[in-house]
This record gives sequence, structure tokens and C-alpha cells, in this order.
Amino acid sequence: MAAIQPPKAQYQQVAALLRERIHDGTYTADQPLPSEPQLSAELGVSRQTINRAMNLLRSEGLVRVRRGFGTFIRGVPQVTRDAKKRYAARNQGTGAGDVEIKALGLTPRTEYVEIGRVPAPAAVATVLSIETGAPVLVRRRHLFANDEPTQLADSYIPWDIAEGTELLNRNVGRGGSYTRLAELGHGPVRFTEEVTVRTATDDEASLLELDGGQPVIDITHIAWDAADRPVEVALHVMPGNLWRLRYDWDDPTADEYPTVDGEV
Amino acid sequence: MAAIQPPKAQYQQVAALLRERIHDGTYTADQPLPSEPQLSAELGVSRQTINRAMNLLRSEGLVRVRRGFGTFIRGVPQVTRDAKKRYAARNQGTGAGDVEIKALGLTPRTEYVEIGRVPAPAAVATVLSIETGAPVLVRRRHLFANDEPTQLADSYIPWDIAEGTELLNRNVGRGGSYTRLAELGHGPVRFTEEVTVRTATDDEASLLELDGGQPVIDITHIAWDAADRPVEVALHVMPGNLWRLRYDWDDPTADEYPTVDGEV
DNA sequence: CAGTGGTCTAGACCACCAC
DNA sequence: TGGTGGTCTAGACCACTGC
Repeated sequence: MAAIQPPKAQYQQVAALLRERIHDGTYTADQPLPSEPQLSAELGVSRQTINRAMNLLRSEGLVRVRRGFGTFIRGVPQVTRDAKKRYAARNQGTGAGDVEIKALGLTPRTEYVEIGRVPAPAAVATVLSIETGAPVLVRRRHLFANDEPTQLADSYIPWDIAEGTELLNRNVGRGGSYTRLAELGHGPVRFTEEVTVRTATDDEASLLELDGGQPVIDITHIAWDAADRPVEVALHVMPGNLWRLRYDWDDPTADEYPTVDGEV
Repeated sequence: MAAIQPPKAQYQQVAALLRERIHDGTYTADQPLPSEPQLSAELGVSRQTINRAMNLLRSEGLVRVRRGFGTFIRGVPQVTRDAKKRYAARNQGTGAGDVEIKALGLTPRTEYVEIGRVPAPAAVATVLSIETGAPVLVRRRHLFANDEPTQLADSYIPWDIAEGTELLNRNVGRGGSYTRLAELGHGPVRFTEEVTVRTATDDEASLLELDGGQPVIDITHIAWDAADRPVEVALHVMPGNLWRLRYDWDDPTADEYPTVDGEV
């Protein structure tokens, strides 16, 4: 084994060593990693240094700690989320949130946490162009793959659109909620998404079973109807290491290339 | 949701306190934060605990350490990168990488690190559908806003397309490189982007002046010509906290809503 | 109960920076 | 040279887990 020498910090060297052992199969997913005191003795560094190395691996999403029990390898593959295809897939009779999970042979599960009328939070109100506190329908879901949490998804629809419709049911019926919106004269024809990366809040970390400081992907998805009114906003929060987002589009200006100076 | 929470770790409480003081203006950007020994004395916790709190703030991108000097607030606002508009902007005579920065009133700067013929790295070769090691043109840039690094961008073009063209120059001429590609019969008509979040490598952390463990956004941008050949791939690496990505698209299936059961 | 990881402290040495 | 943050150690206490 490579010696632990101080050109780099020891905890970084320990982390590198553990990463290697995880990749080459020295440690397997069915067993906990050696305990911190054990590694401390084996590598001749203090337990604090081992602990710091573990924290690195945790922030990378490589391992997961079960307190009082041990540290385990996280075996979840990366899921690809294709922004266009996932909405097209509503016609395949699958909940859009499940498409990507099934594609990997994993078992998706959706837990409905809340469906009902609430006052619009400020961020949602801004997006929907309504007053803060104005009534909206919220549909709050937690999504899992093989019982591991993969995503929090809260979707909001203005109450004047949703009131008294099937959108209040757990199962919104054939074709999904966008089909219901279409029947109500608000069929989405355009979507926008804004993606940011930030550290998880305490609540999110707890719900997604993340360690503090792990980054999450925050997606604000907006559906616009033909009158250019925002009719639904969905807020997605996902573990950063778990997802790969895919977007594609045609060049709107392919015809009009040469004009002025510039570089790409 | 706000159930009874266990008392938080001291370093988290310290971090929360410092966050608050940064936001309410107790600490300002022109002065270093109080030193760790000072805070240790003031708050009655050990220096280690202060240091751990500082590491949290660093991983959030809120502060930045200048070793041997002090810890400073990072004052960089978030930059929005609109996938479609940035390419359309090539016709405004601006380097596409600069559009977003100028929009915020910051001063962009592009540093060309390498322009030349290299063997294709494996990841690039796969995307371009060529052999690993086959020659490609690489254009490697580092982008800054107000002299703070904001992005690494490496773009690759198959050598059989780029050879002997203006694409080898630092300034590729009117309309940017996509205009040159169009003149060569490979004008991009479609783009795909894949976005992942991961921890920075050592090199990236050093170039982007990040702390270890800070997340980066990794974008693989591919330009396709009318024959559906990938003619350029650009790899972008950006500090995760610094950017907001925006995508928008029209619903390709807006006409064909109702079909089978499903939820969204 | 014994073993696990989470956290905290006191003390120490070091590399780096400004003066 | 003195102050800064980066790191490491030994020892300790705690909450949580499974047996």
C-alpha cells in the first residue's frame, strides 16, 4: 500500500486510499468498511484524520454512514433525466418521475406527502405571477429508487385553475396532470427550467438521507400555456451526485450565421 | 415539518451565526473576518470548532480564505447562463462566454490556454464518434469575471474539419467558430447538453480557486450538423454556487395529450 | 452491553503572508 | 517576525445501533 506521506494532507491521502479500495473491490457493499479505530490503527493516523477522510467520501456521495452501525458503500448508479423525453413519456402511461428510474432497472416509488390548497410561498407566487399567499394547489411528492430517496418534487398550480378538478386527486387520471390542464384550456406548450446547485437544507438533507454539506440540484420547472401564462411550477431537489441532466434543442438561428466579430 | 430538532453541533451553530453576521453587514467584504483565535475567544469554543464552521461556509462558497492573511467574504453574484440565448448572442459580436458576465455589469476576461492539435481524450473521442487518440483541435480557455475565475471551457473539433482553417486562430473571425463550421459545411443545427454535479478535481480546484470538496457543474455541450454528425464538443467546468442554468423548449407533443393512465 | 461514528478540546507544528 | 489559517494528535464524552 502506498505510504502516507505529507506532500498532501494525510486525510486526503487516506481518502484517496479508501476510494481506491472501494473501486478495486477490496471493500464491498454488503459489508461495512473497517471501523474508524481499526483504520486508525492500520494506517497509523489518528481517528480524527480517518474521520475527516470519511467526511470527504461522504460529501462525494461515495459512502453512507449508518450511525452506531458502520459506514457502507453507496451503490446507486447515476440516473439520467432527459428534460424533453420525460414529459413526452406521459403518454406511455408512466408517471414522469418514474421514467428514468425504470430505465435503469430499479424500482421506483412515489410517496405523496401532501395534496391540497395552501397559500403560495413567495418564490412560487413570483413565478406564477400571483400574490404571495394567494391560494394554490400543492402536490408534494418524495420519489425513491429501490427505497433510496432520489428526489423531492413539489408542484404548484394556481387555485383558480385547479379548484374542483381531478388535479386534487392522488391519481389525476389518464395522461397526467398536463392532460388535465389541457382539458381546462391551459395545456402547456412551453417549458422553462432553471438549475442551481447549493448545499442541502437540514430538512432536505434529512429527507434525502444526505450528509450535511452535500450539494443538491435545485430545478425550477415552469409550464406555460398558449396564452403565455405560467400554469404550473414544480420545484425539484435532488442529490447532486445522483443525477445527470440532459437537454437538447435546435438552433433557432442556424440560417443567419455570419454577421459580426466574435468567438465561441 | 418543523418538529423538535436535536440541538445542533456547535460548529453548525457557529456557522449559522457567521452566516447571519455576513448577511446583516456586521462583517463586510473589504475587511477580513475576525481571526479564528479571536472568534474562539469570543464564542468560547475551541479553534477547531471555529475552523470547522469556516469550512462549512467555504463549501457554500460564502467566504474565501487567503492563507496567511485572513478569511474574506466572497462577493460574486450568481450568473445566469441561458443555453439558447448564449449561442444566439454570437451575432451580437460578443464571445458567447462573455454574454452572461457583461449582463451583470462585470468585466469578463478570456484567457486562451491552448489552441492546437492533440490526440482526442477517450471521453471526447466517444462523443465525437472517433478513435481515442485520433487528432482533434482543442481550444482551451479560462474565463474570469472581475478577475475571479468563473469557468474552464475546453472545446474540441475533429481535425479533419478544423485543419488549415481559421479555427486554429485565437480569434476565429466574424460570427465565431460556429459560423466557420457553417462555412465548412458543418453548421450546427442541433445541440445537446449533459449536466452533472461533482466535486472538483485538484487541478480544477486550483484553477477555479475553490476549496477542496466544493461542487462543480460539469457540462458536456455537443454541436451537431445537419448530417447528424457531432462537430464540436465543449466541456465546461464551473463553480457550482456561481451559476444558474436556464433552458427552455416547446412541448413537442402538445397536440396529442390524452392517451393512457399516468401522473405527473 | 460493547461497538459505531459525531463531536469537542487543548496543544502543537507548519506554510504562508504582510510588514 | 508575528499573525493567519491548515493540519494533526490524544483523549474524552455522547447518541445511536445491534445483540
